[in-house]
Amino acid sequence: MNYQLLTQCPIFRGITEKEAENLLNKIHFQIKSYSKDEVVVVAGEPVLNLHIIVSGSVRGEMIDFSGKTIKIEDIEAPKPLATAFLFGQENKFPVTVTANNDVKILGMPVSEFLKLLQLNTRILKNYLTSISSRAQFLSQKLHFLSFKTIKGKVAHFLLNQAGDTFHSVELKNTQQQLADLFGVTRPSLARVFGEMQKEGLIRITNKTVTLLDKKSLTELMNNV
Amino acid sequence: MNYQLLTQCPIFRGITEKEAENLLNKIHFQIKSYSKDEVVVVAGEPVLNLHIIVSGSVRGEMIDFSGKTIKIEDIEAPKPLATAFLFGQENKFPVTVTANNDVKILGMPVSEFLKLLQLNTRILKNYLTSISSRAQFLSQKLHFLSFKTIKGKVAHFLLNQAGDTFHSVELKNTQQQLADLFGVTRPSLARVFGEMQKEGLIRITNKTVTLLDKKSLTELMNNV
DNA sequence: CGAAATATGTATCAATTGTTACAAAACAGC
DNA sequence: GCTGTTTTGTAACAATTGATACATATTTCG
Repeated sequence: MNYQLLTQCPIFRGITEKEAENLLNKIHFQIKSYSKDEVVVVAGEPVLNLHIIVSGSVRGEMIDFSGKTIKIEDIEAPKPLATAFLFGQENKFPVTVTANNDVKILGMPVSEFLKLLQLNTRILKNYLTSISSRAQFLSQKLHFLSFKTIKGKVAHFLLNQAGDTFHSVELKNTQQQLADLFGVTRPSLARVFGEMQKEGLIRITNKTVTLLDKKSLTELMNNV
Repeated sequence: MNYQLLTQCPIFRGITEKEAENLLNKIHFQIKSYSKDEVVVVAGEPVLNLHIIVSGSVRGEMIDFSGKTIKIEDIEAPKPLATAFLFGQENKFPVTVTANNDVKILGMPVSEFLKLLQLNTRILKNYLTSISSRAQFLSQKLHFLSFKTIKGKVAHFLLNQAGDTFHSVELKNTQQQLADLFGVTRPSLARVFGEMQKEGLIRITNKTVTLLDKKSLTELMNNV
């Protein structure tokens, strides 16, 4: 068992290797191996164990009604799986998880994990921080989606990136990536960039966006 | 101190009055009183305490750039406040909280609350369930918003309400309320209802919606 | 440097939704 | 049952965005 890697897992952050070893000696768990493309869990299955990927990587996929699989995200070692679904009213896996390559996964029953949380304050704090951050992330994403127009989204994005002090933003993504982030098509985003430039709100030179009129930009955001 | 009321708080669910009293004797906390329209916390303030409303009710409000306040939600006794922001990377209040009437609020430092979580498995479970459920709620809401067209949203909503077994849904909200839920205007929703009826997907009689073609409805959902 | 690949700007047209307005229907209270 | 209020159905038009296509920049890499 590689305790060194485990301490890099968000849940064990700040725990020394020795501590981790001591703690895990008091707790029941098992390590399972999966080979490439083997299914780890099926969507809808109840979440009875905390899963932590010890080595390799997996992908989460949803299967829609027509049978098409849609990749949701990749998760790599040493990250935990579906931490937000260990507890809660509907503790079923939201996605089907499949091994990307040869994978080792630590499985720990919920009851054992609860013991662990009560044994060690640091781990408790880590876990609480982890699911709270997730809730905050989702909340922010929801807020972001509440902007109806593309201009509103762009304004919000740019103002967020720039913060209070700066007046220009260095884009680190292509327009296509931004468009995906905003949930719009690439030409639509380009059009909006063009319009905002014509209106004197921003100036785009290569990958740098200069915010010329922060006031008007904030007003754009409020037009829900 | 009314321990009976406290046991009705989600965090203390399943705890007897005596247990609650015993536990709280080991923990530091204070009860503060606020009068009507008094500000309890200001948005942006760090969340250092767990707040539980012991009596009365409060409202959460956001202040937008133009200075307008927008009511987000009402919270009544004996519910906790901003549980998802006690931990996490950005533990600041997302909203300004104001008393709706005379209010008593229990405040418990995070460090004391952590102790409480480690003292009692039931409370730990309750709290984990609470924030996990919130994350799940947000996740579902996000999924709901991912349907681009109004038809998709309506199809999802109706199929969800009906479940696997039923073929008709009793609407308990007005079109206006549904439209707000979907984030669209009322006439647009009415138009979509009309179109779906013309297409033979549903039949609307008063407040009852009969699903005539579940298959086509599920297909509508997949047109993201 | 030069060619191929990738990214961006732009145009046209279709589809969807919002806006506004008004009539018909359903409902509530007397 | 009648009247005023709320809810629902519908229409015409505007605004926004998506789809598609193609030209032009820009980057990458040999």
